[in-house]
This record gives sequence, structure tokens and C-alpha cells, in this order.
Amino acid sequence: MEITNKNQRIQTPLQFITKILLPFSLLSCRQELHAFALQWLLVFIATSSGLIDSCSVETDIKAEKGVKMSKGGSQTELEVESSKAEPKGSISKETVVAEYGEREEVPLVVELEDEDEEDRPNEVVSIEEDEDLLKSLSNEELNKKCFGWFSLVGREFVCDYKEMSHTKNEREDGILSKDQTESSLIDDGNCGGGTGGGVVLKKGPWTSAEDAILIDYVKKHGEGNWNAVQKHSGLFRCGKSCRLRWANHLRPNLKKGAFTQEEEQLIIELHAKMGNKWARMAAHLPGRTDNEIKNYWNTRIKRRQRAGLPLYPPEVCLQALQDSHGTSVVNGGDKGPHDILQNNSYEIPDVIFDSLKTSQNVLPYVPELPDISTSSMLMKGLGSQYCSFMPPTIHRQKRLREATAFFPGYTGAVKNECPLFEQFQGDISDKAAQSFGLSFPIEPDPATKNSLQFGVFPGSHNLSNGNFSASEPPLEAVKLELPSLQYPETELGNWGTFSCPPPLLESVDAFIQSPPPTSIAESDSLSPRNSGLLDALLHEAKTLSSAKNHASEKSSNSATPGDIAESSTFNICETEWENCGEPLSPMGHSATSLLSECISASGSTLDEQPPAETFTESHVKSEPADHVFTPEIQNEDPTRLDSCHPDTLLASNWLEQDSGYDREQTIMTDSIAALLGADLSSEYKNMAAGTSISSQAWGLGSCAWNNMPAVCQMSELP
DNA sequence: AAGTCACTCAACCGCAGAAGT
DNA sequence: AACTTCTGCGGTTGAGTGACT
Repeated sequence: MEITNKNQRIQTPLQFITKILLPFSLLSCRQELHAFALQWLLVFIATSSGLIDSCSVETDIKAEKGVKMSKGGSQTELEVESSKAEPKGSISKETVVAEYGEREEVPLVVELEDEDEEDRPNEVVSIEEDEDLLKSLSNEELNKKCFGWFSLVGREFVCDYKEMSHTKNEREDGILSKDQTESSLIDDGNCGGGTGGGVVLKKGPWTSAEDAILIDYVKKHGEGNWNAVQKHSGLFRCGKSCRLRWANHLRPNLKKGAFTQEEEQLIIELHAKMGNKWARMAAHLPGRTDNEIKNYWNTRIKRRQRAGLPLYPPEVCLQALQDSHGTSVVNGGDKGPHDILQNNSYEIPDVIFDSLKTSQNVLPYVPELPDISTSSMLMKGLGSQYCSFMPPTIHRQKRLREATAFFPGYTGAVKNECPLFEQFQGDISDKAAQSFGLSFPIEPDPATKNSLQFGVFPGSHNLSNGNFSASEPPLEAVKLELPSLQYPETELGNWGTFSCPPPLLESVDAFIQSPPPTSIAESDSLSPRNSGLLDALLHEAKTLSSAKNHASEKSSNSATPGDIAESSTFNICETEWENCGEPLSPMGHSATSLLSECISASGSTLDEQPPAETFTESHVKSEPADHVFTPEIQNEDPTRLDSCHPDTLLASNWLEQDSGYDREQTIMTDSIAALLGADLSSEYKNMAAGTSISSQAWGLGSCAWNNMPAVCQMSELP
């Protein structure tokens, strides 16, 4: 048995590699062939040097060539097809099925012929069966031969891969020979580590042969008991993999192709209600899998985030808000049948907050303010949650678990490291104070910063779900709960100093919904969502909405993009503080005024901000505008658009006060500095004074600000 | 033409709850 | 009750592909 071409006779694998395979692979510029050739070379070296007894090479050039067996009359014929041309050769073959049985493979010797086609030299043009010979060969001898293994599934030969090297016993196409099937499989039921009872389980893409086996198995035995599939069918796949493959690709009535508009709409609505409950959502979409939905949603998030669009269309937000409100009245905020409240007292689907944003025009995207740790963290939180309209993803139980594990570290931090809120503690619950996320050490190490940052403001869930952020796990855990795409704009390591407390919505929750807890230990049970909260949120929405109107009137001509940027940074702070009952600071400032001062002071350092980029849709894939995002709108003057925000109002207020600004700035700066405490005051003063720190810190050059205009425009619309 | 980037899809992983022993 | 196994879920990753520069 030998491999031949027209001009040369190749008798060893090395010759095959050096004379055919490598040149071929290089000529063809096909990545898989390069890899194939290299693997072959390695196989040869390894086997010939005695490092291993046998080896196999796996590649997949199925797309290029197909091997099919068709039945004609009493004979079974194996055809070799080229993807480009008619079958160039065929092998008469009898009783292959009878001999090998279904799901078996047939060893075949591949004959190569020299190049006739310009771009595909040495195409496999014929396959010759020589099973007797192959059976008689030792592994070592086999490695000197060039042959392929072809699996036989049903009445069709499926060439899973056309590698030229395989041993008798070591197979990697996920299909076992009969003796292997019967002998060695013991699954650990866990897919972990890739082995089950010493059997190496295959990973990676499924072949059609494997699919066929799985389908066949399920037909016979039904779904379930997936670990048994491997044991009884010869598939080298773990049960989980089988289940996944079946559920996502093989089971009947699966709908393929892109989502229809109706489906997309439904997904949006479902997600607004359920959050990342892909399986539950899939139950509402016949023929669709959770994986599909999940992928779709993640893509959608990414797209819309880039486009500066909210995830949810306004009508969905409103609907969710209405639903949640109605339900809250009916059910008194207890767990009820409604999906939103079903999320329990710890979670309010973020769509509610999104609705608030929609109604109040709280800017959905907030510029990142590097070097302002708290603000930065606020930005992260806002960016990931409010600004991106991210839904809740964390399980309540998980939160509770994490709360107990993570919270203690914050208790002390709140008291010891945050003078400002230490003073608050008399008036505000610990939880509320914690909600401001002030309890973090100033950590110069960027890596630590990141952890802290996320630990304190770990993104969306804590913000929206009413649990103090400290109940969220540190970075790693948080990351699990947030789609990765939420992070691109949360550049880490650009903060480190202290600034105004970030009045998160969560803090609003804390103020609104419950009396101050008496101890940190209560944190796990904090933030029960109830109708009161929902009502409060609604009220807040109304309040903010009216504030917005006022703001747009007041500031329509005053805000520059930079102003908008700076003001928008804190607008949420202010509006929410205002709605928090205005806890008084020890210095006699209300939280709002304090924050306002802080903003005003900090605003002075924003003079050099680059103007907000005007976002263009060309940057991103086209995204449906959810009825509100239109090119006309987008092209509007960003100043006008942004001016509708409460944050712009804030900015305008600041601008209006500009005449007396210098004097006030000094006062405010001092006030804030005093509140911040000695450790932070100098930094804050520097910041406020526009020193190098501040100018760097408050720069918006590379932040999420880029996303502002579109969202602002969107949010302006009713 | 080559490189880069974004997108899509399929699959894997770890975790957690349910079920079974 | 404790332990193991099975199943499902959600997050993440990597390969493939096409558009763009």
C-alpha cells in the first residue's frame, strides 16, 4: 500500500510530509493544512523516535472534500468528492456496513494523485479499501502507511477528517470501535477535566457522525440520562456535551436562522421582565434555545451600547414600570406571580430603573471620571447598570451568600475610612451610608483598585437590586454576573482619589424603603423591595421628570458639551439625593447641596474637557431605533438635546452661578474638603483647583462620554 | 493583499439544585 | 441526613467569517 502521485513514489510518512503535504499546505495557504502538515511532521518525529507508540492527527478539511457512500443496487460504493469537481474516483465496496456495522469506521488507504488543478495539488482522488492489510498491521507499521479512517453512519460514509495517520486504537473523532465501546467507558458524569474513567472525552465541534450517533441514540432511548449516551453509543462525549448538542442543535422543531422581529420584540419584553433567565425566555420562544437567545442578547447589548442606545425601548420600560407598579399595589410588594416582583424583594428588574431613566432623562451614559475613585465607581455602576440599562442577573441566593462573605470587610471600612459618612451614620442607616459606596481604602495598586472598585460598586446588580454593593462579590464574582461587554468602558485603574459620594439609586432605595437598620449584620435582609419602594420610584420618576422639564427650559442655551459632560456626571447624584430626603451633613449641608457643591467645585476643573463626540451610527452596526432613535434626532444639536437632562440643569445652575463662582468655589471646596477629611481634602482641593491631578482626573477624553449624545437624544423624547 | 476588528455561533466550564442512594 | 449523581443554567471563550482600513 502506498501513496502515489504521478511523478514520485512516496513510501514513508516522512516523504509524504516533505514532498507533498508541506508543499501542498504552503502552496494552498490553507491554515488547516499547515497545521495538518505540521502535526503530521510531529507525529512522525514522535513515533519514529519512539517517544510515543502511536499518535493521531486530527484536522478537518471536510469542507474541502467529502466522502460519501451511496448504495447502488447490491453494491455499496464509496465516492470521493472534491468540493470543486465531480467525484474523481470511487471505490467499489461491498458489505461495508455488514462488516463494520453502523457507527463504525472503515480504514481506507488514500491515494494521492498529482496536481491537475492549479490551486489544489495532490487532491485526494481515490480511496482504496484495504482493511485486511490494515488489520494486520501493527501501530508502528500503520504509522508508515497513509490511510484515513472514515466513519460509517447509517448508509452514508462520513469523512470526519481525512488525516492520513491514525492508529488502530487511538481515535479522536469521538467514535469508538466496538471493542472500545464495550470495554472502557466510565464516565465521571462531569465532563470536567476531559476524562471519564480514564477515557479521554472529545471536545470541540461535533462532527456529523457524532450527531448521527446522538440522534440515533435519542431516538431509541429518549432524552435524558445523557451520561449513558457515551456509555452505550460509543460517543466520546460527556453527557453534558451530548445534552447541549441535542438541545441546541439536534432536537426536532428547532428553529434556525435569525430571529424574527416578533421574536426579537418578545425577547426584549421577556428580558425586561426576567433578566438573564435564558432558559425561561426560551420557553416562550418555541424552537429557540437559551443559547441562541443569550447570544442574541449579548450581541444586542454590545450593539446598543456602542450606539449609545438603551437596551430597552421606552415602551418596554414603561410597560415594565406600569406592570411593576400595578403589581406592587396588588401584591403589596411581596413575591407575586408577576415576573418582575417574582424577582423577589431583593430585585427590581432594572427595567424599572431604566424606565425611570427614560422618563426622567437621567443620562444613560455617564462619562467616566478617571482618578475620581468614587465617581469613577459611580460611573462604573451607572455605566454598567443605569447607563447601559443592564438587567439583573444575579440570583438572590447568590447575593445573600455573597453578602455574608463579602460584606464584613466593608463594615469597618465604612466607619474608618470614610469620614464623611461616618458623620452620616447618626442620621442615615449604615446601609444607606454603605450604599454610597464610600467604604473603600485608597489603594494605589491598580489591580487592587479594580477589585475594590468592583467590590464596592460592582456593577449593576447591587445598584438596582437594592442590596448594598458590599454584598456583591469582589471582582471575579461580579464579573461572572455581568456580561463581559459591560466592561469595555469601565477602564480600570484610572481612579484612586476621592470625590463626591456617589448617590446611587440604591442609596435612594435605602432611604426610601426602610428605616435605618441597626446593624450591618442585617445587610442580608436589607433592601426589601416593596410597594413603598416602587411607589417611591414612581414618585421619583415623576419628580425627576418634572425636574427634567424644568431643566430643559432652564439650560437649553447654556450647556456646552463639556458642561453637559461634567454635569451629567453628577446629575444622578443630585436628583437622587434630592429624593432621598435630603439627609443633612454635619456641616449643615444637605446631601444634595453638598453634592451640588461638590459638583460645582469639580466643575471648575472641567474646562478643558474635549467636546463630546458626536456619535455616528456608522460606527456600529445598524440598530433598530426603538421608535426614538432617528438620524434626525441624532443630528440635532447635542447641546439642545443634552440640556433636557437634570444633569444639564445642574450644569446650567452652575453656569448661572458662574459670576459668583470663584467665591463660591472656594467656600464649597473648603466645605467638601472638610467633609472629606484630612486625608482627602488636599486631593480634593487640588482637584477643585484644577491642578494637574484634576485636569487629568476629570478629563473625559477616552471615556464613555462618547456614548452620550445618542442616548441623550433618545431620552429626550417622550 | 494583508491586517484588524467586530460579529456570530458553538461549545465549554463552573455552579447549583434536584433526584437518587 | 449525608453523599453522589444527574441535569440545567448562565457566563465565558474561542473559532470562523465578513467588513473595513
